[in-house]
Amino acid sequence: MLYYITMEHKYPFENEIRNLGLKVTGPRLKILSIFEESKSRHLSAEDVYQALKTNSSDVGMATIYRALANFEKAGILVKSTFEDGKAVFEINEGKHHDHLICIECGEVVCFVDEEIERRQKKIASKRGFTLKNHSLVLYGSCQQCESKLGT
Amino acid sequence: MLYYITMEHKYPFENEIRNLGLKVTGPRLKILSIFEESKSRHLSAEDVYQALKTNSSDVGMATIYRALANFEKAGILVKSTFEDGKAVFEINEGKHHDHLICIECGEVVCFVDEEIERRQKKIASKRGFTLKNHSLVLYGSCQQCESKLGT
DNA sequence: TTTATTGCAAAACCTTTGCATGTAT
DNA sequence: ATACATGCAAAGGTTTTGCAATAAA
Repeated sequence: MLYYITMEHKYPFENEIRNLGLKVTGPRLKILSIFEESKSRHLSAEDVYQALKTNSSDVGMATIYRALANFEKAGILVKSTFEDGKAVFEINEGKHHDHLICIECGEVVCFVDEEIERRQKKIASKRGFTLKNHSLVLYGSCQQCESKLGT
Repeated sequence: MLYYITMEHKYPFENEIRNLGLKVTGPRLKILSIFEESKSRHLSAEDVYQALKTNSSDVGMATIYRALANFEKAGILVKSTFEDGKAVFEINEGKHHDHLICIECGEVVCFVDEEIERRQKKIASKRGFTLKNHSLVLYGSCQQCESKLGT
């Protein structure tokens, strides 16, 4: 791989990867670039796989799963598991948020509610728990889908 | 199956099953009785399978999954999917609640917070969504596990 | 050169389904 | 008698792993 010699800043995550003590490889750069270029913020392993295939830059599924797991551990990506059992990943922008999902069309909207965050901490500590993490997902139907349903 | 003739009220869910238009069968009664007798409120399909095996009342996994799905659809059980991808079921006591889980020992605590419930509705409607459902799980470590970790 | 990474195929998981057998009604 | 339920084994879908080939450092 010569990218890092000939075009130092083509790949924005190059330094991040290197800082993780991981080698800067084609598959890793490609996977991250999919997240940057994709219209949908939330991608499953399969989504990444298909996007790369479309790009005619095939990467094996095993590599994708391994890369996603690495990037998550390193904090470059954040993983969420929805009720269908599938995991989706998104770029970690540092701001924590939760998700609102349309059960009809799959649209995903992010939100943050400070009051909910506060109350979660309170609930945990009242029960003697040290809160490490949480998962809040709202399921409903978006305006469009709701009106279609009514028809 | 003679239970319903000879011992009408041995199985408390007999009527519920019948009211669903389902046949009152041994496996169905046994599965529900596991939920009643079990110390842990939340059981996975595997948990039920093992409990029945211990009881020397073996029931096939397929039957368990089918029964759990039926009971959920009918509102006798409530299903939750945690981040490990496993689904757990619990008896539906009518009161909605969320879960607080110890990531060390697996302890599950139920809670309800009306303010969080209200804000969820608000968040959804502000974005044009009709809220159907939600999943809130807090992950942390309980007092005991936290102090063990410190050691 | 040395060590990490990839890709493939196989396995691991949890869950669902087809089908012949068995059971409730 | 009839329709429904069961059990087994096979298949589904997602994710993980072993291992030989390959690429980064």
